[in-house]
Amino acid sequence: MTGDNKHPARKHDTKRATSYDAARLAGVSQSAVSRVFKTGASASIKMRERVLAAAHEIGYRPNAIARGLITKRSNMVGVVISRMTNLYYPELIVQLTQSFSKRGIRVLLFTLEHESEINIVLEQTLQYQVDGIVTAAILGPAQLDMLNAAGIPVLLYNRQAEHGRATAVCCDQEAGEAWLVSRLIESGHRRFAIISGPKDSTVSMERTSGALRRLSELDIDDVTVISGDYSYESGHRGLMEIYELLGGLPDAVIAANDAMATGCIDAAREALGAKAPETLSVVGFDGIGAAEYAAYQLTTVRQPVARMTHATVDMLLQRIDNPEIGREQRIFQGTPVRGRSARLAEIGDA
Amino acid sequence: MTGDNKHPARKHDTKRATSYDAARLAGVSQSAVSRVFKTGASASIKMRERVLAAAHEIGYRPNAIARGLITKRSNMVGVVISRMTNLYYPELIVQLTQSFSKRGIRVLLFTLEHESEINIVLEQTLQYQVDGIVTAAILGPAQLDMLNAAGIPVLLYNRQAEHGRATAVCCDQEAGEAWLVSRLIESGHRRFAIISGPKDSTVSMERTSGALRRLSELDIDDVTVISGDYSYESGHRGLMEIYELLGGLPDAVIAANDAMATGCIDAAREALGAKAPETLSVVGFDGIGAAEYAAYQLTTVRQPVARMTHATVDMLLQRIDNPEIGREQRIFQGTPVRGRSARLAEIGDA
DNA sequence: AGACTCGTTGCAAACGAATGCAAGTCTAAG
DNA sequence: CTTAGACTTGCATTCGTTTGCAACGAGTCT
Repeated sequence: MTGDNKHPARKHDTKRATSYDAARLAGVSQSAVSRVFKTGASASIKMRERVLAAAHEIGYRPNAIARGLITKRSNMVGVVISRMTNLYYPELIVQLTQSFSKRGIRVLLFTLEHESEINIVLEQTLQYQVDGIVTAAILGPAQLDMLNAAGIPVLLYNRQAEHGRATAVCCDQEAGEAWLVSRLIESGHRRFAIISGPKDSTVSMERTSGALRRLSELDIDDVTVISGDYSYESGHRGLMEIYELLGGLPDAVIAANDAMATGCIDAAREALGAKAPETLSVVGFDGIGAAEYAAYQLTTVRQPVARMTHATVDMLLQRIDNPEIGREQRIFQGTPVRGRSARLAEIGDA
Repeated sequence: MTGDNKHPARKHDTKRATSYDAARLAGVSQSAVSRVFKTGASASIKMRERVLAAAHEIGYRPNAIARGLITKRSNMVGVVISRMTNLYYPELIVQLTQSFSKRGIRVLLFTLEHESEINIVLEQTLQYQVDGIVTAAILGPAQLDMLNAAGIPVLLYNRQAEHGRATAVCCDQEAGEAWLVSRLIESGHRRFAIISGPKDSTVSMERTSGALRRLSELDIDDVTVISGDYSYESGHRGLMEIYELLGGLPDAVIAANDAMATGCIDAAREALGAKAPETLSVVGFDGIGAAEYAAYQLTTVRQPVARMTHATVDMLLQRIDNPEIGREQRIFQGTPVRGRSARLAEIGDA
């Protein structure tokens, strides 16, 4: 812009203070400074004070990048999230960031606009020398192999790799759906429709197949299944579609997540003049905040996000410290939420 | 654990491939490898191919950390978000991450559980040599000075520093509230109540004072103001509190954000048997997804998040490339959303 | 007093890549 | 055939830390 600048990408004119600067000012060696800033290293009180004073005076701050280079530990983990339409991820991100933060780990966040970006994103993540990766995106065997070859621990969140080929933390989608179905059946519902999530979502597949299996066990095999995309709007559209297909409403709609369930309830109320739970029972999954709004009070299964993120952080850190550790899957049971969007009998709760 | 391991924090046994490894295999110098991976550097096609092949064979990936050390550019920005109760931030995070990503910048995410953590978090951010910081947290003059001294560009999101002491991107909260108030008044509302956000939120302060100012201009000075915390529940509680204070319902409730507005609507419906907009008008602010749910259809002002994040990324990157550039504030006008939660006359729309 | 700890401190060699400089290669013009 | 010019390429230095090694000094025990 200015034109007369020979170095277009000019650095800050005030060079950042280094450990050498601090050392010179304190009259000690550079390694001494390093040791003062490393907890547990040997340094006399006197020196520590002198160095700290000098550091403060010139605004010295240890350079985590340089440290990472030599220690081969960046203290950063990559968090890769795929589709954000699912209202449930934001909460996850926040909780993860805070949990990692408490353990002294920083989070490098990546979001996928399209699933196809996964390879590029993974590549970038690795270039940044993250110590580990937690991902709630769809990872194929190819990606798993690549990460494995790179020797970097991965934790799959709500994704299972076939044959337990990876470490994972999941919510038991199938059991959750089974609970919902069981309650609905024992409360007299017979005609069911399912609004599943996107076809490429493993979570959606598990939920749908979990529901179908339980329905089948209870001798109900004629179920309408249509697919949405996890969004409120698609839940809305979904119910309309079901209504057309069936020429009327089913007894109950099982939505693959809460957002679609709310859309579904609103569609019933607005477009079809039906109310949940009186005319139609609607159940969701996830237990997002909006599910509790008085206007919905969803019957759903809440994922134990706090416990799951805690486990995620624990397991990943464990594997970072000890890469040789074997694989492990931790499956959490969701919490049934009775709610008021489905007509449930008073009996059994578990 | 194993006990016989002399180096407890053992590194990956498979050392990561370096540019030297790739160079040796390709029979070229290390600098050649470096040049191949730097776009725009001179390298013959033949060498490029050889190097790329070698790199692929041994799984070499440029080390972004090492690169950052020498170039003094980490290509990372820190994103600091304070309270996440505000349902509007998750969307922001995702959009920011994606915008930065498109410009080749990675996002290091920090979330504040308590405002008091800000100094520690800032310190950490700086240690990681981020090229810039965007923050939607509360920054005092002290923090601003410190970041300034460190020579790192900062962009305030929806926060203004006094005397324009920082670069910022904001939504015009006051103008938005003024629009809402004007519409309400011209539609016959006279008795108002306000549910503000947390007392330490500048956004809430601006919104509340914006509404009060406009009300005052229109000769309404007797307004009940109570404060919530941006959450759905606090909106619910807020309305109850107002009801008690007033011994009845006002004509309109102005909530400082959409989440509280929805809580408010539900409280009216559930606890007080009042409906919006028939018995009570309720307006919010932000334009979050849930605001459009059929059960609410909030009258609100939508923040132009996409344009704002775009501006955020642009301005920050600009300042990173040219630190000498002067300060700038960009104020965006929100989009009025007529909705159906307030009883508005048919007239004027702008 | 001598031998032996043990906690401090400095020296110097990494870590993995970028880059100015100079030498080398190739092409094309004279 | 010579030579200027434009590309390529390698050498060696640099970025800001950490850390093994060795030297040093002050106690402590005999």
